[in-house]
Amino acid sequence: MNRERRQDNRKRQARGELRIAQILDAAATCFGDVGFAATSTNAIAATAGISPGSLYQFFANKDDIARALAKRYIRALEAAHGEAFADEVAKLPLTEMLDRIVDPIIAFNLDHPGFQALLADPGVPSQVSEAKKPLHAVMLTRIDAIFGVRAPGLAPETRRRSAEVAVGIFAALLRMVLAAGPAERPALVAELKRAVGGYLGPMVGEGAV
Amino acid sequence: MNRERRQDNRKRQARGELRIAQILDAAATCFGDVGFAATSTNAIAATAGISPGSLYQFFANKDDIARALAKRYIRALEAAHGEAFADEVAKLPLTEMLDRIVDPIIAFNLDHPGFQALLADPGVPSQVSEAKKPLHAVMLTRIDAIFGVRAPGLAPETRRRSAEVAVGIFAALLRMVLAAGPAERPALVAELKRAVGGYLGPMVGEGAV
Amino acid sequence: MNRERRQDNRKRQARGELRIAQILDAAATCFGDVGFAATSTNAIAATAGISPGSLYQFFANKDDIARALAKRYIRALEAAHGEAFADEVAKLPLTEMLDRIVDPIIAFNLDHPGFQALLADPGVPSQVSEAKKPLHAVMLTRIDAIFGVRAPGLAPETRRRSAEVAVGIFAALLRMVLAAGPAERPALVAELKRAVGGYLGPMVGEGAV
Amino acid sequence: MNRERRQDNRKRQARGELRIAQILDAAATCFGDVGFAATSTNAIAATAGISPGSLYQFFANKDDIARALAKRYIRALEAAHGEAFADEVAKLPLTEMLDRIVDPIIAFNLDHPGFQALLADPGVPSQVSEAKKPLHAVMLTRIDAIFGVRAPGLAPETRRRSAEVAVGIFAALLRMVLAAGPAERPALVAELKRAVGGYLGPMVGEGAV
DNA sequence: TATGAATGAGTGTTCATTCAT
DNA sequence: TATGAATGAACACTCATTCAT
Repeated sequence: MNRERRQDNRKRQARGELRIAQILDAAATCFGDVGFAATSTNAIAATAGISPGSLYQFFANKDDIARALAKRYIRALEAAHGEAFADEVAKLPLTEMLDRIVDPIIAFNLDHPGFQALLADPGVPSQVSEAKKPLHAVMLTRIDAIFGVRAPGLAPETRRRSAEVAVGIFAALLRMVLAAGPAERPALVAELKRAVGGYLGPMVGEGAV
Repeated sequence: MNRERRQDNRKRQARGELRIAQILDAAATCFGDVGFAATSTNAIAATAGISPGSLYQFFANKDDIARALAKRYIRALEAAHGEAFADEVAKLPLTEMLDRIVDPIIAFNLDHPGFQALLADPGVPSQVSEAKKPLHAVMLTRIDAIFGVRAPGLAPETRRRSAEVAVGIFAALLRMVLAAGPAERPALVAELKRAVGGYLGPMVGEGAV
Repeated sequence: MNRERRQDNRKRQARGELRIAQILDAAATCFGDVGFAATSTNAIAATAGISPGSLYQFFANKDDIARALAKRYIRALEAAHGEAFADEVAKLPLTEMLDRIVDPIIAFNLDHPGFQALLADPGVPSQVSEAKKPLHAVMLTRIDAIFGVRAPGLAPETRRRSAEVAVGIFAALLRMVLAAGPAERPALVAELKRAVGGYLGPMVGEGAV
Repeated sequence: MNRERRQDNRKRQARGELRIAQILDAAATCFGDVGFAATSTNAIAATAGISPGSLYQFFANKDDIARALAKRYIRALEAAHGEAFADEVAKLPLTEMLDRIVDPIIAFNLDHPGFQALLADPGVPSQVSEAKKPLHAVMLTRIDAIFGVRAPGLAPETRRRSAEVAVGIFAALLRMVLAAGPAERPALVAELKRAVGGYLGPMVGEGAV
């Protein structure tokens, strides 16, 4: 009986994980379609094929869903493209580095439609979902790591601010890229790289490190 | 009596104009505080100190308010800083040009809190208020004019795309600037200029034209 | 000065009459277009080319306008087609009598689009505008007069009830006639006559009196 | 557990059905009291003893409620008095036929106060709720069936028009009957039959078929 | 655990009427 | 007399969340 219960637990947990995954998938779809604010929890439930009440068995509220989704994105990002941010990459010539960093993220976003919706938009100061912070923080950290490798002399304050700015530019242009049709996408991605490269270049140098 | 009536009309019209101004001020405040979507018409009315119904004496709907506010911003911008976009300015060395263009817009935004809320955000493609287009268009036109002076050889398609990207960068960083406290603002403005300059530089050259 | 004032009064009154006519015309148009309930007082004012406030200089409320319009219709009906209800007509053979009565009313309605909107609809018991009663009463009286000539022996109660029913039939079919396109109208008018004639015939006889 | 859940579902569904019935009852009451247009969804909710939001758990909008109510009426009518429209009835002498058809409908209407409110009123052409069409269509079909049995030679166009007219007469007088107090009702019902009979008689004959 | 019914304050908007001028 | 701004309750409908089962 002991074993049975443990098995039950495992099954239940497995079922729970499944449900959670289901919900997060649904949320990602909705967020990607209409953004976080315009997505209703009922829409998420419907997309997930469950009842609104069930949502709240796993998540305390709408924000909680976003938070979990962000966490999942962070994990997925680290798992799939973590190496892209290894020191080795940070040492490449700037344009090469950007290729190695940007291309996978674009690809990831095309696969994971909700990502950009969970990136903090700079304006709209107050009342913006708490949930947008972690993803933003990850992006920040990554840029910061690059500074650590390529411009270790930068004052911490400057470094932080520049990272914020770089993330801001990246987030804005990422959205443009994703909003664009597939035909215009490559050209926009190139511009994105030029923009980020143009901003970072003077600080981190163009060449290999 | 004829004169009296004319006076009456003028007075009433003046009162109307005043109310409209009042409402637009209130809208600007609200939009600046929480953004366009999260601003309720009742909130605008309350902020303006009038009843919900009175709003609709002057505006057909929420979008109409935004549209009118955008128009007002466009006029104010042209009135106050029109010269900033004269050819003469476009011919200055890049950093000087940016100073002449960016600083007044920042100042304008500090004075007019709703401005950035009426700048189209790139993502969230559909369902975005029509009202956000004109302000975006004005910004685009301005960048385009600079390209016309400094990089007339650019292919039209490239030119349009680059203008869009430049506006996107500018809008994102503008929001960061406005969200920041007064202490950090100057540094952020400098970064904004560096970012836009870094993007435009390769296309329009650093020196005077 | 005495005379002047009297003249002033007359002028003013004339102007007032004009305004009233204007308003009633506008109301007739609106009522004819969308019915009494769906017509807003603002719409009437706009159609009349005056301000909402001015409406209330002449009419206490929406119902009052309907009441006045009904009165006007009654006068116009009496003026234009009063003879149709003379005893002479009532004495004609039934079908002839109906031609003489119905055709002018149809014509009148085509000219005066609001008429049928001010005819009481039987159902929707409570809260129906008081204003719909007078027109209804006039119609009643007319049918009653016919009974007086052609079926003087009818018990008063029966007579009243039958008149109500006849008006009910007429009102319903009148609306169908007016709602129909011009092509189908004549056939519908014929049916209207057949229906009313079919109902009245047994009571008033088919032949001349 | 499987069985339990099935039971749960059944219970819940039963509760849902109950609520739907409750809401439709409330709507019928309100429609009967003040008509469709003048009935507010909040009034329906209040009459049903539920919150405004709950309405929309079961119905997409106000029209949807009317539609469902109309459907219910059609089903109830068919269930309870379907035989009234059997061929057999259509073949009876006219007055008998009318008794067999009209009396049950009157009874039905006294039981179901909203019915007549969902019968299309001829005038007020546009903007009338879609929901009023089905009930009207059912009435039309029934009259049409009678024509099919008793006057099969009628030209289709004439047949349709005559059916429309008959329904128009019936609807108008039905409302009068329902609006009348119980004392006057029988006499009015008799008049209704006389009116419809008087209209149909010449087309379908007075005797048995 | 899962359901879906229930909630109720909130949304943008309308409208008959009043009011200051 | 005429204006048009002002009102505020009402409308149809939404949505994050809770509750009974």
